[in-house]
Amino acid sequence: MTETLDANRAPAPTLSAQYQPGEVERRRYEEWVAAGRFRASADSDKPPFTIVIPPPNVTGSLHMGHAFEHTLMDALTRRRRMQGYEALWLPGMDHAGIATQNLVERQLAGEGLSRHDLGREKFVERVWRWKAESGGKILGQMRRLGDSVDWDRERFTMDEGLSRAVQTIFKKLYDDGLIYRAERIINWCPRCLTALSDIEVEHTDDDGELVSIRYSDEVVVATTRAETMLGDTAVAVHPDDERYKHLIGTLVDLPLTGRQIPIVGDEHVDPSFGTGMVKVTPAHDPNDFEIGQRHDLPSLTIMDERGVITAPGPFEGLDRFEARPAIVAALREQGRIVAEKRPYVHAVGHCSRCRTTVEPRLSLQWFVNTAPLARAAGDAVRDGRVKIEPADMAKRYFAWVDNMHDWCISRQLWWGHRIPVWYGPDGEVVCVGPDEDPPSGQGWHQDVDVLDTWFSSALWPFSTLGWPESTPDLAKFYPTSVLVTGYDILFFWVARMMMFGLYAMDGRQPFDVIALHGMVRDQHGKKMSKSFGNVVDPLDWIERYGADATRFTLARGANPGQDVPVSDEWCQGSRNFCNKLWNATRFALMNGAHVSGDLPEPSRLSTVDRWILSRLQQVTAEVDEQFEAYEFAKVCDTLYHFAWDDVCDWYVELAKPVLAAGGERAEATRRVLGHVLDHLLRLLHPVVPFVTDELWIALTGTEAAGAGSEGGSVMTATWPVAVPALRDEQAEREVTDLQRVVTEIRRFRSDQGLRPAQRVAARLDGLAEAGIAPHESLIRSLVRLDEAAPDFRASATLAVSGAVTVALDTRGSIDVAAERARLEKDRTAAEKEITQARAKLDNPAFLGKAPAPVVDKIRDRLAAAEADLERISTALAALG
RNA sequence: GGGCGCGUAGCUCAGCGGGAGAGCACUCGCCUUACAAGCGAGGGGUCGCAGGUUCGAAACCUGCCGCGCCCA
Repeated sequence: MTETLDANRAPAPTLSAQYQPGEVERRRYEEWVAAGRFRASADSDKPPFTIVIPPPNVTGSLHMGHAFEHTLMDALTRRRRMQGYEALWLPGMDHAGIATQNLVERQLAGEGLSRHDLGREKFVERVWRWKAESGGKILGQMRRLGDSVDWDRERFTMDEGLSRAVQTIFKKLYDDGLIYRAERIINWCPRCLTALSDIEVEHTDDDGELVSIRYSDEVVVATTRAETMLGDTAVAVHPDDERYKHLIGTLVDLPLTGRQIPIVGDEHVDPSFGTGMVKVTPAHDPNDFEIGQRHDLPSLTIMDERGVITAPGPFEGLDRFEARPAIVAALREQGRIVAEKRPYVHAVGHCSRCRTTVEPRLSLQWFVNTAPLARAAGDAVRDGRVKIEPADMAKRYFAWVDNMHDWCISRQLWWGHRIPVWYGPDGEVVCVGPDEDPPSGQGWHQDVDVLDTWFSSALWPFSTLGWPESTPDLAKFYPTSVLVTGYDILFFWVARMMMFGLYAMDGRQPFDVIALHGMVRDQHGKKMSKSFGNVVDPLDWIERYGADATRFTLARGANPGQDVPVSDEWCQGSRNFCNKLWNATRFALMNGAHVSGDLPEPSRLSTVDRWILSRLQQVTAEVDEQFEAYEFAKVCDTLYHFAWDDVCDWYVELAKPVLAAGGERAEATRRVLGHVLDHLLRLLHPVVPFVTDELWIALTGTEAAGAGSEGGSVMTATWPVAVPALRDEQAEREVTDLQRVVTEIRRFRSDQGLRPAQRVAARLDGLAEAGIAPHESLIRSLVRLDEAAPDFRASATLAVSGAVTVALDTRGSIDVAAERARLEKDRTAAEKEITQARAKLDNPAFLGKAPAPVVDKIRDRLAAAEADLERISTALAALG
């Protein structure tokens, strides 16, 4: 039975029959943190590897998208750490200006207060208090997932250092003329009462109405926003439009207002849309604003910041959505409505924070002139300094940076970085840097607005490392190695980090690689949404199946740039895989597998041992390549099949008789099994860190070394490197042949309905010719075949492959019909193969133009199929 | 309207010029001393449609149909 263990090795711990992740995960994570295993040091001589976390929102909690993204980042970081890099994964959060302010304002509303009751200072204090008490829930949830982030370096965009970074770059941009203040049409949220940038507006196709209004006998305009006609200051037609050319320069009475407005000619007008005449409302539409600029038209604001009509008259005081039908009704009364289309589906912009329909609004705001910055951001990718993975996503990136509009950065909020600009009594404007004193005295005041949250997020890759100070961290860890984020964020955040990173860091890019992933979806590829009820909570999965199973499920779906569907069933499958690893290790420990000392010389190993070692090298090399290419799904697939098929289904099964027999061969196998599991657990650790650590420690017996020391965790084990010398094609061929024989016999047994436990006498012929004669006893033990006794009488003969045939004595209980069906199926397959191969080989064009190796392969295939057909026919004939 | 992407087994997806694959689901047989969260065997696809290029197309090109995303 069990061989004696080495005297200096601790007795193998016993593992339960099923893996229970909950307790293990909590314990391991605490140990990792206590041992400081996530810490990175700027003093290290090791090469740096850096990832900054895409900062989650301080108000947020962990959703499946985070879990997915974090799994990928953690896998990259853990692997590099094992490879000997000084690996830093830096955590933190952003202050989410609008979301956080909304949240605290809602709290206040519950107390019957508004932020104005408190005043700015008290309100901001209150937000900080909220953050201290209930902000950042996600940080605790990241621990459950196993994120190996350096907690000592946690950053927040409103921290003192990061705020200093914000002020520094604002001043620099201002002094370089890249920040300016101007009156423009911006996206305005009448509920949040702030400006929004283009990317904070989400367009949806909504049901609206298209109303055609007769301004005069000759002038009819169509609009989806009738209420804005109160602010019309012109009607525009295309200057080449023969129908209306003669009207250009004339005036028309604007209904309901008593005003007269001019008709102008503008290239922007599409003559084929509607009547080819458009109303022009410069203060309430971005296109109209531009027309207004070109024709020097006045801009008439007819709504306040809440969307209430301010134009004097009967509609004053009405909300914009009440004003619309009221104005249409009034026009109809005058017989001016000539056509109406309802519903009229058109794109409507909504505030990404509160869904309120945004109102284009003319207002004085701060902007970043993005043209020069965006050009540099595009060039960094164009000239290869920054690589986008997968590469074809670069198209989307260029489409964005090459057509970027100026960025509205001021927000009418209190929570955020206040714009460092002071206005003087005589119209002075002074931008104040971080170490400068703001101007004081009568009449001076600071701009009341704050900056867009993305403004500070754009500095994240270097502000978190200490910029603008020149810190050791910055020297060691910038540029960061890889940015992992969703393709949906390419425009939002990535392009902005590129612009600011290149600008602030003297042209040095914020990251070398941008690795883009897709969106997590439900099992039918649908977007997860609360209203749809298909949201899966990662914490629920962690609770039920474990963090490793959750991570494996997500990583296994991570094809570069593709969306990831997930479902409960797939997570169960991952849980099962973890349990499989658990039980394989359990088996190994129960049978004395160990990892001490060197592997025996290949000459002292069995073919099967050399085979699994050879496969291990191949898998190691593949996994390495796949990791380098951010092919997480392939990494998982490769390791899943190696672990389950090669190691568990074949190697362990083949090892059982060897271990049972004992002796030198058994000891070699225990050593090989230990080695293979050791390396398999290392390779899997980046994706499933908990179970691999638990098992690796049990397998290697290094727990005694204690937390905090070298070793003691697979986290600090070295990353396996493929050893070409251990590749063994001969062993791989032999085991493949052996597997084919075993599978063929199992197929026969299954088709014949033979019980697994039932032993059958058999004669195996041709093993020597196939070069697998030494494995006869292994084959017999796997498929329960006894030696042929003197009274052996073959009742069936299997043609396996090549020279190998198996004669079985099923004691006359052969199911002839089943056997004939099986053989006929094989015959059909062989015939099809022969037909296909002959068709090619009979084609002179194929022989003439196809490369020689391809032709040879087809010839071999034909020969093999013909031999198979021969034996199958013989067997069929023997059946009678 | 402009741009990008996707249609391969029941579901979700790999494969992207030389034998149609995986996971799950399904069928049959098994509590075989690591694991029933398991083991063994099996069924299942004119690779969206139509042309073209090629000795050879699921893959490359063109058109069409259907779906999705981004931008206007």
